[in-house]
Amino acid sequence: MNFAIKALAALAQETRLAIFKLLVQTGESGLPAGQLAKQLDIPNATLSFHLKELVSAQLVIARQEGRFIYYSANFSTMNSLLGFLTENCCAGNPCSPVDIDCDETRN
Amino acid sequence: MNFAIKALAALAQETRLAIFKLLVQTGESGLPAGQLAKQLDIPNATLSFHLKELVSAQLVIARQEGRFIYYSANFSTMNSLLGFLTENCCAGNPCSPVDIDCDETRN
DNA sequence: TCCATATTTCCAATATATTGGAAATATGGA
DNA sequence: TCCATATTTCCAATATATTGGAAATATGGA
Repeated sequence: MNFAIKALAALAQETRLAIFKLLVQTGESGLPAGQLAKQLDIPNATLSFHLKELVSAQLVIARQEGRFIYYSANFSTMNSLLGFLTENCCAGNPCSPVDIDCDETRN
Repeated sequence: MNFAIKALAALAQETRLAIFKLLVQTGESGLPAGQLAKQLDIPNATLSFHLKELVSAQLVIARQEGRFIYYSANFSTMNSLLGFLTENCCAGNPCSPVDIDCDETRN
């Protein structure tokens, strides 16, 4: 299956989008599953299910560290997704500027 | 519901992504439902169902023209979606450049 | 008004996704 | 080895999405 469809489907769900958002804000280091469950108030089993989806879509990376499993956002996939969508938005015709400035601070 | 979740869900489906892609390539003028059905080889009822999803997600605009209903991509929503995803990708931390250049020709 | 064509709605069958409790598994430390 | 803790897997209930044929609706032209 198209990687983009998988990624879009992974993000098109409230709980998973919240997980991903939090992981993006957290940065490279990521968070252990328990932390995610606590901060987002999601039952363990449910969180585990959604994390599996995100990992399978390659939007999230899991790494074991002792008894904990740390999850972190995979920025590379996210950028590929943005690239894909941009092509599908702009391909063949002008489209208004998207205004991306990752280096600037946002409020 | 969050507009982004709706838009992501709308695009996270093979048939709908194909419809949207074709409409983007077609540009402002759009295509009548019959044309879409023929070009993508989708049964009328199925196409109608997916178009409804896309319109409801505001990714596609419908306009009646005589006996035909023309469907066209809504670039404005698509750009909002890209903006939303970019924020959620970059928010609070550096992320690699997304390389968007809508004005350039792509192959 | 009547017909042909475009498109949608209805509907029922089917497939896929989501939820969360309980049990299973894995790990580090004592 | 044994225990406590972290996390996943299992599973069954439930909700949502997808499919496409047939019938319904809408429109322009004769």
